[in-house]
Amino acid sequence: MIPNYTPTNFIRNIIEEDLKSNKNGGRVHTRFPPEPNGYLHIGHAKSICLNFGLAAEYGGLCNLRFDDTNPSKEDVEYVESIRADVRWLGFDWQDREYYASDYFDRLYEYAVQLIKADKAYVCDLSADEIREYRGTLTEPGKDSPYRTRSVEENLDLFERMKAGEFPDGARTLRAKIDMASPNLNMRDPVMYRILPASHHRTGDKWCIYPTYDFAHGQSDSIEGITHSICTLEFEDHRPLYDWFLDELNIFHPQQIEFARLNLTYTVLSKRRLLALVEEGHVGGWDDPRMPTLAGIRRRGYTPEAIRNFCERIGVAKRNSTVDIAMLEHCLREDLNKRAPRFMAVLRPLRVVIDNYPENRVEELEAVNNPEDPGMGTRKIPFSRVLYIDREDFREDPPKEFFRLAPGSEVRLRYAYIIKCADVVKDAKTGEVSEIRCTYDPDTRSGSAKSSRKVKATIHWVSAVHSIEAEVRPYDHLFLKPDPDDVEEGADWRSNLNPHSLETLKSCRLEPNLAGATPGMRCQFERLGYFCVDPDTSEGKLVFNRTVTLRDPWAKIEKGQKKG
RNA sequence: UGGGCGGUCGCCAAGCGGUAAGGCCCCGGACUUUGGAUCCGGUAUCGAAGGUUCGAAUCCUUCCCGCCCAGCCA
Repeated sequence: MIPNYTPTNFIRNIIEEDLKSNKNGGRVHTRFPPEPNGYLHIGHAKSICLNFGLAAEYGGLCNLRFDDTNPSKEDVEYVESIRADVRWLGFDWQDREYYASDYFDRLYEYAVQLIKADKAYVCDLSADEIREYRGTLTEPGKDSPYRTRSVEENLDLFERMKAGEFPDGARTLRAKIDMASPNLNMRDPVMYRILPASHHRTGDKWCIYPTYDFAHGQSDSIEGITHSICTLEFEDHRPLYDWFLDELNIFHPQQIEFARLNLTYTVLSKRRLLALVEEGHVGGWDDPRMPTLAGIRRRGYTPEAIRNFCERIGVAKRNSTVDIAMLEHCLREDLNKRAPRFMAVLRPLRVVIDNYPENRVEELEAVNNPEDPGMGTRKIPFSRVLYIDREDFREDPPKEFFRLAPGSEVRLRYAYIIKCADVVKDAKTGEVSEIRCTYDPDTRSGSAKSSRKVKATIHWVSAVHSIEAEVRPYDHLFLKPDPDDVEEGADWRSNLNPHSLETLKSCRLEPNLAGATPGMRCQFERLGYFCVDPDTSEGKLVFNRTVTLRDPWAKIEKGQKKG
């Protein structure tokens, strides 16, 4: 159940009006059109949810179409990851998996059609010359000297471009529109370029490839897309797409632009994500710190949380940056209801209960998920020697610190109330190495006399029964909400968080976690949500921290430190 | 200085002439064997200035600010 947080958005309004006026015979057909030149990220998820979501909502269809018009940058590795990611998010394009390259023959025919109508011409200008002739934002461009070639000559040259008679970049096919247009996209844009590259689908069949601008609108048209939803930067291109569609006189989809997603504490551009991977700032596209769907998935995010997030952030035309806290909130909300709870100690501190019998072991009952009684209970062993988290003990407790400190009492979750009697320190380092406590036998959880209250409850694990694990408590990839907020001369890389990856090797988990397999998600009580990483192997458990729990104490302490 | 698009609470975002939804964050408080969860309560006059109107965030005018466009990338 996804609550309807945003009752509407401007795209839904448009579609509803179109439906009312029976614009496309009541049909709603969208598409998600990625270029297979990188991994999908959370920003793409917004587009995927929008396109597939709208189609589902209005009883329509959504295609998956790869915009593969530039073989020099594309690769099958990417098409496979994209397929997997869309599927993982929970969407199904059935048999409608298309490729712009499926339409290369048709696009070629369209180009010939425009040449015949004297609306396109073969231009011999070099890339540099084209730029010079284009003019500037404030000055009109100049006509190419090749603009007036005859239809016959254009037909012949275009044919020969296709036949591979000319070297890379020697000529282009251009639309004959208006070199003085205030919209630079209308200044005789390139439709075809010579690119002697082997294509991941069409192999060496072609040595000329259509530009995105010449392929996209027509691809939508061919597929009968009614609502062609894209991001803001293509607004200026719409007049061009309209021009092609009108000159070709083919089905005219309606393009609607929305603002792409930006998130605090991360970067979301393909260029930068590629740089993070290639420069080794992260372990790969699926590094759990990456905002890629592959990374987020490995981190432990659920598709439900992401879909819900995409619904809540809404869709509009205003450039905006969503607080990552919103994403984290959606995740916690989902996991709170579903994740089984366990106890885990990340930074172990030995605790000995002096008045607890040496060899005694009790099996204590614990609730698997207080939000869902149906998830049942489990047994946890309790004994004389335990581990608690170092965070939960302070020799010199600050104000408001309710946990363990010399002379103070806390409840051990599902067990007894204990009192700290003594602190043992390492002779050399002076570091606290062990805590000696006493327990109150009358306070066992669930027992009749257990109603005594203490300020805090902490988690623990029985030393001899616990199992070891490695835990990676990830933090944001960047130090600042806006990675571009840098000193003069520095770039976004200078804001990378050096502590985004931490590895804790000697964590202790309750024994019920033995045998956990990669992908398993759970909550470590009081700490956060975690999931088993694929790095896990026989005898070596590895957990990723997906997100922490909300932590008021951390805020209080931070406030105290500031003064 | 050309063209396109935007500017409603700290962050997202509804609203389309009838007197500012919701979510996140934040701050109180209740409850609590997770300082979790849950539950209550609190926080904007709509970029600015004029104008039209009984009435404007919504219409008009002018101005200010931000983003995008000069790839044979998408």
